[in-house]
Amino acid sequence: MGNLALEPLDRPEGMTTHEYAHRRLRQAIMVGSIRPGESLTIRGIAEAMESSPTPVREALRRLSSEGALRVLDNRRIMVPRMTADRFSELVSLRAVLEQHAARRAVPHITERRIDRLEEIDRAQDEAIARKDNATALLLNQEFHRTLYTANPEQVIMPMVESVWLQLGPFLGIAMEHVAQLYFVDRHHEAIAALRKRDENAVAAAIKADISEGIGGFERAAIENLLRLAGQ
Amino acid sequence: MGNLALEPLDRPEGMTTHEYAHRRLRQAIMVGSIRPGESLTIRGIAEAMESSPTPVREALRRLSSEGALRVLDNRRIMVPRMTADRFSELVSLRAVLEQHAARRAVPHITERRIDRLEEIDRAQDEAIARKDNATALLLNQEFHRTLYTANPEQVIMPMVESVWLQLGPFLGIAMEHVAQLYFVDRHHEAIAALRKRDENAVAAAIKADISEGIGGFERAAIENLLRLAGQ
DNA sequence: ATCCTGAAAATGTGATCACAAAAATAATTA
DNA sequence: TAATTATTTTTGTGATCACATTTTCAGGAT
Repeated sequence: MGNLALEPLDRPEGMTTHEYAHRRLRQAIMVGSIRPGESLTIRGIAEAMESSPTPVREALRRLSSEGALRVLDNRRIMVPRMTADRFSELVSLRAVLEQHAARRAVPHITERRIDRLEEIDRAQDEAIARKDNATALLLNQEFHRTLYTANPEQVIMPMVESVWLQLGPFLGIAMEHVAQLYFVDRHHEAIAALRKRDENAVAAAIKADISEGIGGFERAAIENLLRLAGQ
Repeated sequence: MGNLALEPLDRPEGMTTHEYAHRRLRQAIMVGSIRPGESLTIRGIAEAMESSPTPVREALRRLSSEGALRVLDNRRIMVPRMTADRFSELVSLRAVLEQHAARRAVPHITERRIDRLEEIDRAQDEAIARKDNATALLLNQEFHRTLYTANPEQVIMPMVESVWLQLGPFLGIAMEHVAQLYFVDRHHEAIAALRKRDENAVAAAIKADISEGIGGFERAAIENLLRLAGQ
């Protein structure tokens, strides 16, 4: 198991070991630094982060419940392989889920939060300008998360994150084989709609952002990319 | 922790202990036989099913990732309390999610599977007729699951099940305080639409089934029910 | 060379133990 | 009697160990 993939992370005081392991693995998967098909061993991870099998196993179980990992019949654990079909399924689900999340957020949004969204968007534009894909990706996620969590009753966010998590490994592949991820940015449109509290317009902007962004990959391009990556 | 709530379950050969614990707890929560707010202890559960803390902890972690359980700051684990707001959020999410799942299933549906759906629906009608709420509930879930899993690429089903799981405890309360759960049955309508491969009609039937079924509870009724149950 | 076979190493699983934190109970004080 | 403190019990957590299964690999047979 590549130790490079598992970069150490800040560990706030009081955080349990299994929680730390979960966050670290999650992050690695989310940004696509673990190869799909690569199988993870409990002991390997435990050693890599200087702990023991017990908490690592708990972290892996959680991640498999979140769809980030798959448990094989051999009981071996791996990052699921991406297919064109699965990709299409994930993207369409993402669109539906996030449109809904956006709609339900609108009644709770404050001007204060919209300002914060603008700020995040500016930072993302800067990251894109200096071709810092990883940061741009993270800021894009933060934009969406900041919007949806305006709704205080959170049942959707974990599912949205689950979809992101499942899409992560593909992004890793894409970043490797495509020189520059091109970001579509319908965020300005979303912000304008938010200022007017126009649910339909917000939902439309989010839908466009997704379907022209990650959803913009043509099926043929996906298959090509996956073939190149040896999936 | 009430041992009554944890009825023994079939344990197929080769099933691991943590998997068995997960299924058993999941089932108990799904049908609402564990009180919201009731806190679960690892050792208590381990003793109740004659195993040890390790696998039980793994099961609990999975269930908390599935939204079925909540981990408090004390690290105590409990079934989350229901509120009117959360309920509304869950029901609207359920409608969106399942409409989408139904749409994506239509292209893959076979006559054979539609026959099976009819059969399940008949069985459910019988269960309703003899006022067997628990069985009717389970058969209703099986109807929906059988429809959605026509799509071979399954990324939505775990999320649908997560919503069911989160609604489960409320159903337990409802069954206790309402003499008879009244089931709305738009299944015939869905089946007819499926025969015609009419995606929009299928989605409409599912939406109606949900919003007139569990979604039919008025907000005032919910609040009343929750107050009665001491939530 | 290719396929089989058996030994060795690696791996997942679950029980047990020690430790620290939290909760419950008993004892003490105002 | 009520509030506070001290003690005991309960509980979550994580490391370690033993066992069974799987994987890996070396050596031999066809």
